[in-house]
Amino acid sequence: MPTKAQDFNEWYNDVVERAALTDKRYPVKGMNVWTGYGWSVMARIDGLMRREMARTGHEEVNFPLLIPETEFRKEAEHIRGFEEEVYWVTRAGKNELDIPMCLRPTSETAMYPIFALWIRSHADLPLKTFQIVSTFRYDTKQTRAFLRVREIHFFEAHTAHVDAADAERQVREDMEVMESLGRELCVPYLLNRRPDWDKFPGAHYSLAADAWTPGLRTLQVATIHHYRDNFAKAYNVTYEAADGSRQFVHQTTYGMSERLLGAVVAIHGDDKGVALPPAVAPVQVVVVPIPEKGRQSAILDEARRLAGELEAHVRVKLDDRDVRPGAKFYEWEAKGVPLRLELGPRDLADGVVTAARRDASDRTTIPRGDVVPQVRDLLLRIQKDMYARAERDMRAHIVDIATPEEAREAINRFGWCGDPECGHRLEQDTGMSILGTPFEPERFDGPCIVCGKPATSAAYLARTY
RNA sequence: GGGGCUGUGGGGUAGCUUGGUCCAUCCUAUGAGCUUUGGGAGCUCGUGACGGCGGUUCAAAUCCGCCCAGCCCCA
Repeated sequence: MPTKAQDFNEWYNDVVERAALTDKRYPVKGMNVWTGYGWSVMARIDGLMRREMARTGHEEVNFPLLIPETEFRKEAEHIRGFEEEVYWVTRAGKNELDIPMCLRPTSETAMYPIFALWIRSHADLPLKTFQIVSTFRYDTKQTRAFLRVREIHFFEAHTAHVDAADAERQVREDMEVMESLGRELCVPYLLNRRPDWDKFPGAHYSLAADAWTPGLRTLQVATIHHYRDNFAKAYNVTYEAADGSRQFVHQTTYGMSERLLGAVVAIHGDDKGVALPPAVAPVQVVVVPIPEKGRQSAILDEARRLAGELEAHVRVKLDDRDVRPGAKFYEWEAKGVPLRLELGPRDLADGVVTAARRDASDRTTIPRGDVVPQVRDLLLRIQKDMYARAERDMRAHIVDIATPEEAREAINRFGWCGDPECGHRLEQDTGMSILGTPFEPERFDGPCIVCGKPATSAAYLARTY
């Protein structure tokens, strides 16, 4: 089996399979089976999103999968952006459909005609909704579990506001939510404003969270779009203002997917397998008894007590299978369980348990009577340390470049005059993509890397997934 | 859209060129039992595959055709 350093791509495929996060044998390209374990991790991630949406006053909704072609075609730019990758349903039974329907590649065109009915006055605003559903995109590139799929497990928040400024406030709120999710998933990222040629089809502007992966590419893990009234005009989403006038709403969306899980795997996995942050690990602590001839039941009983004590505080699992301890160690490491507690004759004699962190290689002992608080503390530390290490790694891969020739497999920071011509030229010459300009403005003293005129901003360039 | 390649137990593979020595090799997985347990134990007995359909032939995993599925390259 290839190591992460030797061949990241092979390693990634192998590791998601060994951890049993997915079953790739489903015979349709880009559509894999969620296994019980993989789904339980994803469900935890979804759970974090639901918690954040509740906190910020969003309502969960669920719109139909099929969108009539007539609705889909109303926003011209949007169509152009997705035309090449939508699936069409054109027949039902033996009959051709009068109006073909597409499988949603995203749900703007399904939702907004209904938003037009829901929203009548300024009192109905802001409207803040989200849904977590499958979306479909006929991606033509090489597919890859969680990172590039054709059936996407998609979180999409859709909001409507009285004006651009209120929509802008929503964007800020989404950024806060993203910050909190990034911490819990231990996925640091750069927040970039995409160049105009790369914004979401139909958007006024697009922000993206770009994470750094050991595949030496960045991975877009979330997008936040400000639509202004572009879609409102196409779908006639209006409200009656306080002064009696009729106004178009301003809208935003916020999208994320199982790519977040892919990012966790890519960033934190190692040659032993995946490593899950405590916040999303279905099993946070696994208790492995180490039996001894003649004392099997005494040791197992004590392990049971230990797991029982922890149950009220953390997600704990007692592994009492009749398998040798070493085999269990390997298995739970592959699955990414953050903390392992071993309980054997030696521990019993010393009144301790042995703790092994997934994200480190050393073992420590914990006094038996102090287990609950120390385990909780350890999980918190693992959470923090995993984030910190990932962030250090990302920062270490940000490099300033002064000429296109210097661009390498990293996050290249450069000066840009902002002219699309220069941008396209740079992408062409390097074969990389411009991620855009940092949302929090970063000064860059120096000339544009292409034309030599004064740079108006720092920008980022990298290979992307 | 054009071109190329691949398909063998749950996973990974040998065999295919030159048909027979293959009721198909090895690793892994998996069931039962004994035994063992502080880093993937061992032993015994089991389980499990030639993508599908048709053709050539005395004989097909192997050759041919079509279909299905997957991969790669080009536009």
